[in-house]
Amino acid sequence: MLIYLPGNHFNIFGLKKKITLKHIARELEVSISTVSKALKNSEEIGRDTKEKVQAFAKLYNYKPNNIAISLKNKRTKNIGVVIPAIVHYFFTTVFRGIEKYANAHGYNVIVCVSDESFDKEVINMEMLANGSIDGFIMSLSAETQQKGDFNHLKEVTEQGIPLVLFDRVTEEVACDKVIINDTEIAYQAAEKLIKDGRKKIALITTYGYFNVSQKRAEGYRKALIDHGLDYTEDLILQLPYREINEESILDFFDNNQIDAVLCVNELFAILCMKLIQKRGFHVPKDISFIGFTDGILSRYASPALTTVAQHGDRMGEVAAQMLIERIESDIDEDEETFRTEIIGATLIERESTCN
Amino acid sequence: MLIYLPGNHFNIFGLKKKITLKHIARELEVSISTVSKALKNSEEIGRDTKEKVQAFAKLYNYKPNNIAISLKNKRTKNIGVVIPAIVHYFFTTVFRGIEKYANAHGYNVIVCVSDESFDKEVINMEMLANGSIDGFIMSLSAETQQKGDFNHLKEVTEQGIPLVLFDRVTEEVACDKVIINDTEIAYQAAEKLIKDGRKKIALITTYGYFNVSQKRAEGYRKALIDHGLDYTEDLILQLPYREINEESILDFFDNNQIDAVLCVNELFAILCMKLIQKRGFHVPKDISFIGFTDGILSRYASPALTTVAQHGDRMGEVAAQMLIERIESDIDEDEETFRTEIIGATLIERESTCN
DNA sequence: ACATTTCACGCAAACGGTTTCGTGTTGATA
DNA sequence: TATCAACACGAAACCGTTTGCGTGAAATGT
Repeated sequence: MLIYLPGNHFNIFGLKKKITLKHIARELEVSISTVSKALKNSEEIGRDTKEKVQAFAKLYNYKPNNIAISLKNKRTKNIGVVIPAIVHYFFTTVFRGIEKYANAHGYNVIVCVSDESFDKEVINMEMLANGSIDGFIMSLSAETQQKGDFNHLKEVTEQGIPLVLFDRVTEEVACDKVIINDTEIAYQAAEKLIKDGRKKIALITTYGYFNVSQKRAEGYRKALIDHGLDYTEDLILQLPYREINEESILDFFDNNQIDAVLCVNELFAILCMKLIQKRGFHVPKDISFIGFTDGILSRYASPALTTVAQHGDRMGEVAAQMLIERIESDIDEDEETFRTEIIGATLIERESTCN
Repeated sequence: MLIYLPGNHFNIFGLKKKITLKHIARELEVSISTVSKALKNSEEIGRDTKEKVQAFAKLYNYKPNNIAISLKNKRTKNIGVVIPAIVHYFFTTVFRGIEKYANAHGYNVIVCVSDESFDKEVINMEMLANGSIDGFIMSLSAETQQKGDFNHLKEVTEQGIPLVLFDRVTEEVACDKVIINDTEIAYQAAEKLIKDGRKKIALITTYGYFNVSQKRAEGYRKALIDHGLDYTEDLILQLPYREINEESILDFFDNNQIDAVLCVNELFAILCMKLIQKRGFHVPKDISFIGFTDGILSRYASPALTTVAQHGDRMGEVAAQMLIERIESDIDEDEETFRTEIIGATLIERESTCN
């Protein structure tokens, strides 16, 4: 039996265990509901009782149990974030944006990393969908995009759990989305290279069917064609995510007289730039580079990389805002009025292109 | 009234809402407890009933509600991670390790970013401590370290919530810890520079009282002294976290004939290396560099940076393992048998030092 | 002095599970 | 045929809160 005396609510283990309404009620010889109401300053409860209860609660640092409240309200105040990777500049900035907005609005964030795997994505979502979260923010794993299987997303939305997709999205799922204007910004980036007088502009992209890569490729293609340059598959190099064969890159550069490169991420750009420089070429004089993702690598590379800033922070904030609005809009499902928010990407010019 | 017919458990909103034990019980005209037991394959329940219940549950994709289970068992299967920053290579690798281990053991991870702020750290911990998580893994914010106020940590441990500190730890809190052998590895790094014949070895470190920086400085100092080199404050440059004044760095190099640099992080190293190279010096011929944190910058810099790998992944895994063991060891608090696990850091030699 | 408010509080259900214990029915046994 | 164990299931408590409603006592009105 615990005895609650001021300054002494250590139990036999020397622990100040969390106190519950029941404890307060027992100690003050009132009912649990009285305590609950007193703490909420209900008009139903008398002055004296309220003061007594509040003082006691304060003394013992009473804090309501989140889990119990979640069960009662069917609101966890948690949002689930499922992303393909965490050790990745773009995703961490998006996450930072999400966390910032969510926290400011009383929500916590549970992160699961799909590791680009379809199965992990499914498992993680199923775990979280059983009451742990009020909504999802996610970006599709590579495997999911390749597979084209979005049933796990559909199930979640059919259950009435709000979902916001960002960056790597799909049209097959009806939900809110946040993306950047990939095609346009890729067009602008390519156009900048063209205006700098470059004639053989390569595109270095990923393997597989990444939504964003495709859109960027489309912008690149359109820019070349619009400006009367030859668009040929020879100018496009696809690289795997891991275990990049440097030889193949050098071969690619050797076989085409490339004078500018647009890469769909910063890693490819930095890597190629380094190889090319070792080969004796000068950046940007001989070859200029533009990448995507204004990450830490872009800023500190030599030369600093001209790049497309995707504004991940902003993206995360917008995604969180859309999700939380959905969650809190009690008006039963604004039936099919899903929005797609477009974050304007911007080209940041640095040393890897001519001013 | 919902009617449960195969292939039709959509409600009036067109939503396949999650089904509960109560629904199954009502539909099958048995009690809730029977359903619960049947789904657990209890011996108490007859064959027919079990089959009937299980089939129904499968058909309607019944999954128990995590929140209800958490309330019952007083176990959330969530762990709280509080870190100073997320857009930061080292912390993301640690996080990856935590997430990997936790997920493999059925735990989810709630992340809160303290943003190097004491107040945010406190608020985040208080939010999570009210039942949302079973334990904490954290690394102290800069402000907390400066302030030296660890009451929020002590309160948590006094409540019986397990806590594991990593990297930025403090001796003032009794809990499990995971750190690297900072002093020794800094000693080894400095020693390597000395053995390469360097005479004027600088230390570039942070302002303020970072536990790890101090320990690294200590290793550096000891190496110099042990090898008969002059140890002088002139050789130490302290930089702020943000808004680094490049002039002051160049002044520092100009005023001392430095031929090697040990930096307490990779950013400082990359930055200084870049400045020095612009100044016309050759790395590593004129000046060699060693950094801490084997991040993406180190690998892709020119020249690639020799650096101390802190093995964040491993650190995260170990921290998660220690925490989960604590959580699941029902044996009431192995009173004061806290461990401090040391992850062996390793020096990775690359191009910024002579082979 | 009696009827009616008002006040201050407690009861109990609910959220969605788990689990202990009790009980009616059945079949076997003496 | 009376006894009893085995079987199959239900009732209820519990985790910690919230909240609608009921109720005894005091305060008010007539």
